[in-house]
Amino acid sequence: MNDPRIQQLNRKHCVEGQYVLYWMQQSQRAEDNPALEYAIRTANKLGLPVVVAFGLTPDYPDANLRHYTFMLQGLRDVSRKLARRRIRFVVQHGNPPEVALKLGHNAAEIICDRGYLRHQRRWRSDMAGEAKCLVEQVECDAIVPVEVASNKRESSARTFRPKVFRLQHLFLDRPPTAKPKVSASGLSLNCLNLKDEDSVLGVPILDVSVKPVSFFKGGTHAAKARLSRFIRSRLRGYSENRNQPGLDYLSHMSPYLHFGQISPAYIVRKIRDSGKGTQKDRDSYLDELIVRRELAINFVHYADNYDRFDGLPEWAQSTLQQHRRDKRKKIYTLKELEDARTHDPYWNAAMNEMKSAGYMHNYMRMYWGKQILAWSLTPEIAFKTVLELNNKYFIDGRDPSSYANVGWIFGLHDRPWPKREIFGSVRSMTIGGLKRKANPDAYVKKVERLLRSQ
DNA sequence: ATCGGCTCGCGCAA
DNA sequence: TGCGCGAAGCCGAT
Repeated sequence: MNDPRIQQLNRKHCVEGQYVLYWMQQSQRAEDNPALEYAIRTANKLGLPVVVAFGLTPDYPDANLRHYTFMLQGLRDVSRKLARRRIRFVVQHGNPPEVALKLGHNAAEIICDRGYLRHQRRWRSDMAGEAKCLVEQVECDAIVPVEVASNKRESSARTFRPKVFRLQHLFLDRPPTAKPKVSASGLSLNCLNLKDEDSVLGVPILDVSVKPVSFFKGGTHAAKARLSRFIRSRLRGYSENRNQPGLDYLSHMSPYLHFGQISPAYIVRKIRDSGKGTQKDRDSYLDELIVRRELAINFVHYADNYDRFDGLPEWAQSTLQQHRRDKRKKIYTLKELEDARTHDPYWNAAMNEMKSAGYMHNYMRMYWGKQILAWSLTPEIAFKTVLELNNKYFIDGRDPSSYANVGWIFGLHDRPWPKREIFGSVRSMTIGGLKRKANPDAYVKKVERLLRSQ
């Protein structure tokens, strides 16, 4: 049986080479990584060593020092873990597909992992087109490979849920580990010294406008520790409390998932087998991890314009257009928003949490975005503002989930609701609703504590 | 505190 | 063709 997670990206063959190359880019982890284990098995079959390579580009779209610092912490974990397994790891500065091609020049075969955003797809197809040897891609990011789950853009979680739920069981097992049979120690390959932060990140064009955060430490080790803590103390009551922004019923897995530092299948197994919380708690968490996360992947995969206003559903675009001239009570500039200087203390707290933690409580993300729609001159400007702030400050920004979450503010994967000013039939959220359903004053206190501790 | 109405497109049953 | 239903909506009536 062919594994649908493995795809050939070109029609070339294995060639004479010194090693099998695993070009690691999206899934930055040395365990629970199907591409890595597949590369080792392939190398063993060919009687060759395996080399793992990572291309570090200083101008990754929308990335700044906050993201790079988190990523570097994770790469150090990868480096340690691979060294313990006696697998060669090479990190080089450069455009990732070019790094892969350069190292791939001496490879018998290239294996890569999978990413869904426009540039990630282009990187892989460019590389596969130019490589002299066979290139195979292994799904390590989605649990159910995107085209196996559905062959089209899904309109909502309701239509996607049964499809992904039916198939997930086929893809949840831990990938069998393999031991490399041939050592790569004789190969002479340049590698950045990951311990030397200045030489790795001190590249002039790297955007240093946003500071690293202390709230999150990157890497597989930190991710697993955080997950255990969540399961131990916050899974029970999750379903009831997750929309209370003053509380901390969150797993905080999304930054780690964004960089591939933890495997989604690993999280599913841990939650499922934990015996903690009620069935409802576990189901509600897994619905977010599996259905919502993979619906976002479905969206960016099938909608070429996933990062634009015209990628929204027709009904949402037209209702927002019909209300584009509605009177706004307030209109804030990007600068005023970014400085958290609005009349709304709850909104300001959310903006401050975003800036200093690199994170925002899920419920507040919705409220925060809906208010930007209400306070912008046009829905298109609001869309740009929400996306820009999202990608600049969130460690988990620039992810398929970011684009789906931003879209949701403007009606994506949602249904119409009674017409209101500005929003039309897009779902609105108000300060009254926030006070009614949540305890925003507790949230403001939480953020104040966070700011003091910085 | 809880309930119904608001509104559109999808997928399924008929 | 009809019908039920949907990630966290709002508001006003009871």
